[in-house]
Amino acid sequence: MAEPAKSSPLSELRIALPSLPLRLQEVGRFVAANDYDATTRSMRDLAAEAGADPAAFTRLAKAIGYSGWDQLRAALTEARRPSQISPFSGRAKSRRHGPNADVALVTDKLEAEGAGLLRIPAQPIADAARALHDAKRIWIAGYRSCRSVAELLNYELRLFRPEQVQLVGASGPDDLDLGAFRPGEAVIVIGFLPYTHASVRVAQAAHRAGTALIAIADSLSAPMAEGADHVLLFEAASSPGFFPSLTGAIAIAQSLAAVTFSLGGTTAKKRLETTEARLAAASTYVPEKG
Amino acid sequence: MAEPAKSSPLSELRIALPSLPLRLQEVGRFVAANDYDATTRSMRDLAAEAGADPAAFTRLAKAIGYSGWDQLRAALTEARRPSQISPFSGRAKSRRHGPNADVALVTDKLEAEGAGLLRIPAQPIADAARALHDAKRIWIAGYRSCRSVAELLNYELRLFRPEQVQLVGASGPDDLDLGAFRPGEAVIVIGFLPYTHASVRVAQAAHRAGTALIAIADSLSAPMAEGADHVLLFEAASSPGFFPSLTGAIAIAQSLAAVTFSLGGTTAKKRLETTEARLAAASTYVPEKG
DNA sequence: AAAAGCGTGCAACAAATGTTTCATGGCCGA
DNA sequence: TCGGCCATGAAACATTTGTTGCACGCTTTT
Repeated sequence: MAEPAKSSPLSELRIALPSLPLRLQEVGRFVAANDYDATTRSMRDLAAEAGADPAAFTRLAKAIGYSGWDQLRAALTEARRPSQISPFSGRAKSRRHGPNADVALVTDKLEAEGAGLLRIPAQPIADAARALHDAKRIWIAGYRSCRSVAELLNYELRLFRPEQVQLVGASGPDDLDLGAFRPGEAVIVIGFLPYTHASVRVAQAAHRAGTALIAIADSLSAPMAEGADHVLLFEAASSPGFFPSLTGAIAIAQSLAAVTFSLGGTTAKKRLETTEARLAAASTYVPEKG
Repeated sequence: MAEPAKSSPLSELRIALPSLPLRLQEVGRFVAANDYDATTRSMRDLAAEAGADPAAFTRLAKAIGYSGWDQLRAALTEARRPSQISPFSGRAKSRRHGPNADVALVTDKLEAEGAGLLRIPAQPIADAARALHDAKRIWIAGYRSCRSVAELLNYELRLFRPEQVQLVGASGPDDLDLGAFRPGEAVIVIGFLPYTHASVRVAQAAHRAGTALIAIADSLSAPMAEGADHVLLFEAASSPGFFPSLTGAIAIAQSLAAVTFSLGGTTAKKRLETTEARLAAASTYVPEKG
């Protein structure tokens, strides 16, 4: 007898299936087809939906080598558990050596980050942009490596809403700004693991002040996401390498700015044109060659 | 306050969290961080692992508007259920107008940028990283929206080469730094159309001083790419929207830092560990929950 | 200082869970 | 046809589940 692929409880089930009594086959097929429900709902519930006897589930479990349904379900649950590091299995890629190791690292990284961008939920960004659009004033906070994201967002938003956008801590200690938060304003906090105290303090102050709080973070359970009206998720750890990835955060920030601008309509457009004209007049830019 | 995203039970939880009693906050955080276990394991089990009273879970559920833990868990379970339709087909680019126009804009943008990343040539990045590795000192320059890229690069490189990396213009007028360029050093300039005078001046000064010049730009014919030893190209205009995209530049910057770090070997690793230890000692970060 | 309110842990409760036992009915070999 | 075997459903079982009432301790209020 060939050794069966014992990796997943589901394959054990599938392999043992044909040699089982008729009724147990039915139940087994049902479990295989509805394994999510199998892990979350009760035996009796499943029995009712499958049109079978509850006892059949216990018997099925024992028939394929488990001590009972509880144990089978536990195995299914573990098999289904979302991996904590990377959602996709491609990470197992063996470390390449040789002269091209560096190039391989780069391509892997870029590939992973490109894929990570596609997994960013879009709806929350659109919602958050509307909140920004409605805000009388916008504060932006980000520390350490997230500072770059904060500054980019600050820069782009100020292009068309110059008087209403401000970086937290730009003109003095953070605390001065924290006390200035008011209802009707919006506060954007950017951060990922490990979270800085400063960013959490900003989020808490924003929440207390009754502002619309937007968190750009790597996890729903990030401390600065607590109490946030909008949480925009990206994958900081999605790519190989040693530093958390900011590509997703930047992409979110730029999308946010783009949609907010779009919501601003002709007013925003006019402001942007004014700003650009001023920059050009100051000859900030190198003139394009005709 | 803006419309809270009430879609998922997790967001409801997050929003209500700050206004909850201390103990319930603990439990709520635990649930948010372990939502998979919350759907699969029993209340008492979770309580034991969270070090809390089982009753707290029931109370948490009631506090955020559910009739009991059972109902909250059911909601979490449904929210987690793998969607019957394919996960990414929702990313259809059909609607260009109407209520979903904003969402469409975001998805299009993310898609385009994700694709843009894959088109970034990897070899020049690896080469540039080697130049950085050999440099006695590294200068980084970026203006306007590129400032964020420059600062990120500065931040990450300083994590493992603190004394040798410096942002141009960080400690006074740019010109002081321009005069300090020396052979054997490396200068990174980031910029895209329209190009700022400042960045071009940095590039020229670097070239004159005989440093290794690395340009991160959107075109081979960018003025700061003239005379550059390494040109790292990305697509600034690849995505819809009104602002040039910085996602590619960020990805390049991070890859550059990663490879440079990798070239640094154990020395770089030790430095990074030292830096991280210092940051942790200064309690910059919020401690991870056990 | 006393009282009122609230948050919290403990313990008892009823309901629901997984399991086992038992009786039934069909199947095959003698 | 009979007798043993096994699959199957129903009911009874001990456990475990989610829930609730109660008492203790803390803070705030009068």
